[in-house]
Amino acid sequence: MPRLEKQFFERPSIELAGMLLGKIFIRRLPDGTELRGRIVETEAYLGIGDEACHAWRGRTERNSMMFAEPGRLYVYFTYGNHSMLNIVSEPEHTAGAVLIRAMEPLAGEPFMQMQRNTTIVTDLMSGPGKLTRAMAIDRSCNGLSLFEGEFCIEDAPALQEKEIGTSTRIGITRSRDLPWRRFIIGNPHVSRGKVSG
DNA sequence: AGCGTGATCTTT
DNA sequence: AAGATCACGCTG
Repeated sequence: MPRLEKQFFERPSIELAGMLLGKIFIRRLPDGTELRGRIVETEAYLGIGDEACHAWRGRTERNSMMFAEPGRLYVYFTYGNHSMLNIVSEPEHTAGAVLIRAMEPLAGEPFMQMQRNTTIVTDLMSGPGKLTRAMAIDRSCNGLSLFEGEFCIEDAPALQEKEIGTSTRIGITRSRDLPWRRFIIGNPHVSRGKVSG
């Protein structure tokens, strides 16, 4: 399947969060190793009206990438340990992104196992901090494009509505009632968190 | 259920 | 300059 291009990402975060499920996130390492993961869990963040979003009060140095053109990576560091991977959505100058919360490993598992120090496949990328560690993604990747270079997202057949679950987002305190999490129902690589509500 | 860990943002 | 917060993961 072909790589997803800019127009795919230039849409509302909430819509993109659902449409990214099932797509294949790919990183090609300098030595040629290909890391592939099927996206199974996402969350939408929006600059306007979403107090959980970094950009809800406007632009800062950290969140500036959320205002950039769609299809770039927004990667930030938090809790002293973890990098978070987001895909920039919405038109340029409109803040928005989709957090990638979990993936199902499809290629490059040996590298991921070393990064994560485990061989349990459902533990390699079943959380937002886990998957960045598995793919060696950190702040140096902030701003990279999905249309050139080492990262891209490959298309995959659209999921059926009934395969997609919805819930409130995990680990936030503000705007916690917005149902902006999406996941593939029953997929064992979805992070441990709530399954509904 | 508790805590490590450090950048970022807000308040003083 | 100091304090609060944090889109988490691991241990127990």
